[in-house]
Amino acid sequence: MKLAARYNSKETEAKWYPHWMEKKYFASKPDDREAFSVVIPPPNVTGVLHMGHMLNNTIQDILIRKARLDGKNACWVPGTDHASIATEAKVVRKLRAQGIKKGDLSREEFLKHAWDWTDEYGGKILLQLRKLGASCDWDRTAFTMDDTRSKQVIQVFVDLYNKGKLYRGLRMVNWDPEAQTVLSNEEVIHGDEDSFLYHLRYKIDHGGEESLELARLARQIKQVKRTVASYKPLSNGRGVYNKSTYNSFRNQLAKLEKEYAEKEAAYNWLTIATKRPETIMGDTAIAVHPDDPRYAHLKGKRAIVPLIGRSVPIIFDDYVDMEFGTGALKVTPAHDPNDYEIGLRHKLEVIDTIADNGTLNEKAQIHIGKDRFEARDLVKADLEAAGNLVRLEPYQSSIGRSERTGAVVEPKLSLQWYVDMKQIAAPALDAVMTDEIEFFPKKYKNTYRHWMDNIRDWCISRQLWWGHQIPAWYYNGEVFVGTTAADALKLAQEKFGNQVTLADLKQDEDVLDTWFSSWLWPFSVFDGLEAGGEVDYYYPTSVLVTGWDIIFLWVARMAMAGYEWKGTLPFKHVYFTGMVRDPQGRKMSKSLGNSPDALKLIEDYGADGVRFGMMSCSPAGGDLLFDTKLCEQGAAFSNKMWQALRLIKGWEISEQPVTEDLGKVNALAAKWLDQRLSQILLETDSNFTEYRLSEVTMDLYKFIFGDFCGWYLEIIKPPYGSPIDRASYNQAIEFFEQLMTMLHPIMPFVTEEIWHQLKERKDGEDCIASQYPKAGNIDAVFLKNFETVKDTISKIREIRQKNQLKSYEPLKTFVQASESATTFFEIAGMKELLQKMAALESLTFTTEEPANTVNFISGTEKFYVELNLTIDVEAEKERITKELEYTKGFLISVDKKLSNERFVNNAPAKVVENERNKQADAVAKIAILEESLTKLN
RNA sequence: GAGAGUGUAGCUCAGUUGGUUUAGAGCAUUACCUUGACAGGGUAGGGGUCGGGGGUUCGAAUCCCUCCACUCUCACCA
Repeated sequence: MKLAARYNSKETEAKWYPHWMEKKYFASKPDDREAFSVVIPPPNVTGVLHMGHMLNNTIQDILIRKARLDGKNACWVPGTDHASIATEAKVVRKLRAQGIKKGDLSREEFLKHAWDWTDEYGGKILLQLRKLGASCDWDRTAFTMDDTRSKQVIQVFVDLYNKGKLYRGLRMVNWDPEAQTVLSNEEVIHGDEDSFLYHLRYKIDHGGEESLELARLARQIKQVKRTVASYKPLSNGRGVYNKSTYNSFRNQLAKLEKEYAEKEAAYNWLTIATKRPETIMGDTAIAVHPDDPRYAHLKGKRAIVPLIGRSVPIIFDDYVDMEFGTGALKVTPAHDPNDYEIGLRHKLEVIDTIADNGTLNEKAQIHIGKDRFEARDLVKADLEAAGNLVRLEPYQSSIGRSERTGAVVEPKLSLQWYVDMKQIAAPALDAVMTDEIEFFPKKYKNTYRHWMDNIRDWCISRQLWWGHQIPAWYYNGEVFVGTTAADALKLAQEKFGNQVTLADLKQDEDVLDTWFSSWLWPFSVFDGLEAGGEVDYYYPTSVLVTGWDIIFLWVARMAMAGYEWKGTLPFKHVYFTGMVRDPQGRKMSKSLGNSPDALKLIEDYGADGVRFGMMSCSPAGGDLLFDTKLCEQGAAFSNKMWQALRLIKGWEISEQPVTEDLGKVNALAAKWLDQRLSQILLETDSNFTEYRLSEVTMDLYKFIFGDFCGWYLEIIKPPYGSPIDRASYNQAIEFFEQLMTMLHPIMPFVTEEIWHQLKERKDGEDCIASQYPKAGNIDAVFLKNFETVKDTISKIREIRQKNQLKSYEPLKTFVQASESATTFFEIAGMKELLQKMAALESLTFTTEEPANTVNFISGTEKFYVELNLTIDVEAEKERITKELEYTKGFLISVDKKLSNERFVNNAPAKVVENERNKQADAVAKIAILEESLTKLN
């Protein structure tokens, strides 16, 4: 069978995924092997695959495939979450486009639409993951709102409530007026935005009491005014008119009027600064600092809220910052968390002037029904007209927006359900601090601890319909929590008697936060809230792979849930991936349009190419600057391996050893590659342990490209038109096979294809189900010798290039006779290998310097290359001098160490010995170089 | 404001408890080669006083101090 000239990723990928599925390689059932389980971070059920998913899931697939090759029982559970806010928003938008308002529908009708939507778009993302090669156990696909998961969510709520770790409370919450629901702190994104600080003056209410000083000034002004008037020139032009006297009275009057204005302002007005003038209608106090001398005289006074004329107390509270703004603060307890606290301290009235949809309500008295931002402009204009707007100061401040809808979050006072986090956080914190749960990279431990130390209660109710409806029923002002309405009824009857019926109970309208389902994921996917069954085998899961951006939203909460219900950790390792960024380091975003289409990438470069591209630039936990060029490199790599396959498969095989020399060369090459393979396996092993996957990827890339294709195959490649012996051929196939298994986790498709092309395979023999090779012993001396011969080959090639000789033109070479040279070339096949790879006509031992040669040193051996052209003596001298200088400098640094007694005494013997070897080598090398130089002179 | 992290070649990054050459890789770049697996190739080369300064040590990219630059997280003063 003839192999295609180029590797075709599309054909291959279309072939192998269905094959793996058919063979059920992804499916896992508990058995006596060690379990390796991973749960997918559930994407939104209606989401589409983006770069973040690709990175995250490629990593999980690599870990799962590696575990499978290591003989573990690998189980990767896929699934999606219902994404309460996002999905409901999408459904509402779709209905609106059809002219249907959510408010016109019953809860049941709306949910019907939502499920239709979910069925239509749901799970698309999971199909896209298959394109990437994700080897999930699809039979286990879970959804946060399916029956199994829902049952556990409800049970957990009831359990927490009964344990007193869940409560309903009135709090200032983050309200999203667009989605019309509350958000947890973690769902609010803060960012600096330009706005204004409005300086507004409030009239002070003195309760009719007059200022004596002002009254005195007023009288004075009146008097002076009269005087000024009397000094007016007479109309007939003959009256008394002393200009200088007149002017002095005029000045006096101006001064008095100014003084009056100032005193009057200070006495009658108080200026505050605010970002939100539209909330003044909810003001119930003005606060100043108790130690502020500017306002000390206002004790016990009241102020009048502009536009609506409400009289509010002027209060004194430490919270106020004297330095900021005017040092006076309007207090609006309904619309600011800090103001609410002040309100509690001073028993202030709470006047909520903003409706759930962000418009002003009737309590605002003015501009009712106008949106809060429109109202801001209207109120500003009103204040300006009324003379209350003193100044407008440009100001940058942090604004919180909803993560899902982008709407500016409105602080709002409301009754919500909370999890008492302090009661459940402790074991989850300890686990991470003691590395029972290990974070990769470690630095996230700090972030985690900081959040856990300052943990706040978790608001879990959402004013939505799409989600798990809260299992709480109300009757007669009391709440009854149970898994079913019947349970709740029983509780109600215990309290109020049997006359209470199901119809009397009213279930809480709200649903639970989506994260309240996902925090159970590591065991809920195994239906494992209760012990027994599969959960005992798969839980705790082996590793969680996720982005650091959801460390609080998800990771920390899963840890808490794990300890709360399973009594132990949910995962042993957490590997945090970085964010995918564009080559300029910017976040991928829809608005920037810098996010490549994930499926298009797979289309263009193949899943293997994309996987390689993502992994090669993905430092453990660091952000990755994604460039499609890397995928190109991945695709090229697939082709490179394909070409190597074509090479080997193109060889004619001889059942007889071809020549003795070639047999020795091939055996030597095989021994070397085997040793190198062991080295790579050891490195790869430790890199996998530390999740340094980009290093695993690059090590294999370099090894296959360089050592395998560049050296090994070139060495064993038979001369043009000649066959290769059977043993060497089989050996090459075996190496190739091992390499495919090693690379399989990273590039599953191309490796599976080549693995099958290498040999005839029986049914059930597949790369995905093969065994990961194990490292053998490493002979360091041998490897060093092989490096020397490679170095010699390179140096001869360099000489060819410098002297413009063809790479295949045979050269006569000599090696300086020495004991070490003899030993070196006694290694079977070494001489023949050198001759073949450097295209030598001859290699002869010599004691004299042969005529017409240039020389070089490799290791400690001196080589001569005969050139049939005049040697540029000056150039040679320069080259040797340069090398001599370097070696001398090197020797000096080594000598320095060795002549230092403290080094010799304190450093480990191994280090000292190594330095002595370096010294000896350098001395020998210098001698050789100097000799050459002398001869040239 | 509090905390954390980063700074090594043109770019992206390794450098695994301080000692394997006077610091490595990939990409990019330069020169040359290339009818025989592969131009998505081969061979060879150039390129870094490891952010600056100081200290500890026989020895520092690595540990400590300090300064500079950038990034992130949390909390926010109206």
